[in-house]
Amino acid sequence: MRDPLPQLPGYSLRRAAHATATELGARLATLGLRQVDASVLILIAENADITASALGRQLDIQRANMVPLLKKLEDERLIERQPLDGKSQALLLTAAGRARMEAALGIIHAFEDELLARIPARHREHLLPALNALWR
Amino acid sequence: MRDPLPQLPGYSLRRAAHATATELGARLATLGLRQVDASVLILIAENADITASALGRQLDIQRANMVPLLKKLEDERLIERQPLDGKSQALLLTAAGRARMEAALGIIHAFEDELLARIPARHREHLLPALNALWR
DNA sequence: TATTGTTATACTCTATAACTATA
DNA sequence: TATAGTTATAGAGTATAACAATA
Repeated sequence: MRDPLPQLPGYSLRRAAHATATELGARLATLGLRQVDASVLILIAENADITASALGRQLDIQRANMVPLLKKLEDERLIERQPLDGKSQALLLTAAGRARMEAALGIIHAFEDELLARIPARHREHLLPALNALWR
Repeated sequence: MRDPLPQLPGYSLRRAAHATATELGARLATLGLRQVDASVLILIAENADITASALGRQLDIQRANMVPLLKKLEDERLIERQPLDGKSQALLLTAAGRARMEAALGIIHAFEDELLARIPARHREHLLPALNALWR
């Protein structure tokens, strides 16, 4: 079949992101986490007392959609909330949350290594800076 | 804020794909098309008499989800179907479909050029081969 | 037996608007 | 006046199962 689409960076970006997300998602599911859950746990670990709104801004997730996301993590006792003032609340990891986050990081780093290994050596180091130029 | 996520190729891939898809989607919407619609029109143009099933396999879209997609394009008189045998049907572009496809290609190529222009020159040519190594 | 086209459906993710309370 | 957290809801996209008809 003639298929010019893989010659288009935008299309290849779409397909590569979908394929890798499916793969990583399956591995993180063994921890009961989605990619976005792992991202949240990682950011809270690095930024103690961050608020839900600030987290949403950093991850490009709307406030309204943070609610069920954080509720799930709280229900599983992975995060806790503490009032900062009358309207804001600080997020922090529980011990279980930290353990889960570290397990997720292990899966993620192993996966990243595998991804990079698939790329021919001469292209490998260019992927991350090229990607980051597209959205940061 | 400390944010280690952009150092992860898998995460950057996700964010870059989302950002670029949003942007291209807005431009294609001026033609009444989504990215997937444009992909379908392009593939039919390059492969006359392709079937819906073959199209779905190439694009990684399930047969069941091709039904409403093709129905929309047929309702807009962009594609036509002709029976190949008792159970398969050939897809082909109408004149309007070809014109719409060419307009979409114009938008897409202009967008790809812009994307590549955002990438520092020394990384630019490596993006496509690196991406394709991740899913093809 | 495998494949094509189809229907119906469920689930996830995301977007939008609106509301209350507080800074 | 802007921001935080929340509720409710709608839409898009995708996944799954099942079916009839044909190769």
